[in-house]
Amino acid sequence: MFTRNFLQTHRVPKLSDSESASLEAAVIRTAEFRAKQIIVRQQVPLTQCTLLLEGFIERYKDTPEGRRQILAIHVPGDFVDLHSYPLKRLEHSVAALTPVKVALFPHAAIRALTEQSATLTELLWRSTLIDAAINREWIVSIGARSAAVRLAHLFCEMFLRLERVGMTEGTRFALPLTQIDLADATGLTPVHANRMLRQLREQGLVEFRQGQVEIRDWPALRGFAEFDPGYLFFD
Amino acid sequence: MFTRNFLQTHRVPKLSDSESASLEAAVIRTAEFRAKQIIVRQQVPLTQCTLLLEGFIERYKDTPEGRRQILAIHVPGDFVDLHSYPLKRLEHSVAALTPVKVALFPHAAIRALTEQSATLTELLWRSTLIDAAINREWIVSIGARSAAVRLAHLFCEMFLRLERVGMTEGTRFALPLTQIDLADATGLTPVHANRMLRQLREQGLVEFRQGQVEIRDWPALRGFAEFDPGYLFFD
DNA sequence: CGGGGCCTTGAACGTCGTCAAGCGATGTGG
DNA sequence: CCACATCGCTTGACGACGTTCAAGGCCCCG
Repeated sequence: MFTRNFLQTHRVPKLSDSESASLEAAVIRTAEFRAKQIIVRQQVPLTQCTLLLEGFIERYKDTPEGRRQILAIHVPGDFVDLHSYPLKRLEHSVAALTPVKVALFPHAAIRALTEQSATLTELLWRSTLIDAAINREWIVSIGARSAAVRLAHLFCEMFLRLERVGMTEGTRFALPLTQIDLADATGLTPVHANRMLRQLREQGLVEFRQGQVEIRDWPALRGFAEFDPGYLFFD
Repeated sequence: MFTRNFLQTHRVPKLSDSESASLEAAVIRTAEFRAKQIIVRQQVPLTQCTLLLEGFIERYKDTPEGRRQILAIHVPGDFVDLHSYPLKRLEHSVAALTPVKVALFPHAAIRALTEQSATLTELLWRSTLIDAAINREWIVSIGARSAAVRLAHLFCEMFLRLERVGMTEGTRFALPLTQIDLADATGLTPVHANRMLRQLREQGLVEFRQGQVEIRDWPALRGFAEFDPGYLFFD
C-alpha cells in the first residue's frame, strides 16, 4: 500500500512479491505534517527516511545572504530523503509545501533490506540517482536557459511526474507553489517570475494561477521549453 | 592500488581488508583517453563504470540552442559514472579535460559486490550521493550567487577536493580548464567570466592563469564565496 | 477594520550578455 | 621558414535581460 506510488514511479528493476512485501514491511509508521512545517533540518543526524504519500514537499537551502534556493519539489511516491541513509545527514532542509502524509523507514530496516536483496538495493539506489538526474537538469535550466524557458521547463517536468502518479486531469494539475516559490526554484526574483508567467499565458502556452497549472498547448510548450524527458528515466 | 584515492575521498563507512580486496578485484582493466575525448555519450546503454585514476574529467550536457553546461568536474579518486550502474545509461556526456587514465568496473562485478557486502554497497551508494550533493550546491551557486561569488565558490570547492587527494602545493593547484570551461560550469559567458576573474585577482583573493589556481587569501576567499564545505561530506 | 500574504504593474537601475576587435601562443602546410 | 589559421585571453562599447524599489490591489484572517 505505502509503496504503491513509489513502485509506480520506479518500475525498474522488477520486484518479486516477497521483495515488495519486504519493502512494505520496512515502514514503521506514518506521520503527518502541516503546510510549511520543516521536516528535516540540514546537518542534523538522521535515523530514518521519508516516503511521501500525500501532498507536496520541497528541499531547499538558504544562503548566508538570505536568498533561498529550492533544490527539488517532491510529489507522492517520491522517496524524499532516501539519500540520508548512506549520508547519515543532509546538507539541505526539507519542508512541507502542503499538508502532507509520509511513511517512515528506519535506516536499520533499509540496511536489512540491502543485506537481503541486491535487486531491492538497486531499486532504492536508482531512485536516489533519478533525483540526482533531476538536480542536474535543474543545473542546465538555471545555468543555460532564459527565465521564461526555465519556468516552462519546470511545468513540463511537473506535468509528467504528476501524470505518472495519476495526479493530472487532462492538461490540468495542481502545483501548490506561490510565485515566490517558483522564483526560488528557478533562480529568479518573484517580480520577474510574475512577468514571465504572464508572457507564457499570453503566448498561449501554459497558465499558472493559484497553484493550478493548465497547459494550453503541450507540443508548443515542450518545444519552447526544449524539454526532453529522458532525464526522468521513465522506462 | 586502483582504489586508494577513492577510499581516500570516501572513508565512511570503514571497510575490512577483504572488502577492500573485493573492490580492487572488481577492476577488469585500465584505459587511457586523450584530452577532449568523449568517454561516455548520453543515452547509450552502459555495462561498466569508470574510476578516474589520473587527470581531469568533466560531465556536461549540450542544449538544443547550442549552449553547453558543465555538470561536474572530476579529480583522481572520483567514481565518475558509478550512477550508470543502477541507471544503465546516462542522461549527460562524459569527456576528458586532460589526458586521463581510468580503471573500469563491469556492472556485473559491482552487482556481485552488492550481493556480497552491504557495507561496500553503502560506500558505493554514498559516493554517488556525494556527487549529487555537489550537484545541489552548484544549483545554489548558479541560482543564487553573483558571477564573482560563483567562481570563487568553485575555486574553494576544487581546492578542498584536490587537497584531499594530495594534488595541491600549499595554496596552488592545477585546474586544467579554459576560461570558456569555467564559464560553462558557472552559467556565465566567457567574456564575463574573464572580467570576474580579473576582479578576483585585483581584490587579492585568488588568481587563475593558464589552468593554475593560486589562492592569495584563503580566509577572505572563503568568506567572499560564502563557502561551507559541509556538502562535500568529508567526515 | 486592520494587517499580512500574495499578486501585479511601473520605472529606474545594474549585472551580465552580445558584438567586435586585437593580441599572443601554437601548430601546420606550402 | 614563413604565411596563415586556430585557439584562448583581453578589453571596449553597447544593449538586454533580469533586479530593485515602490506602490496599489485583492483576499483571507484575526
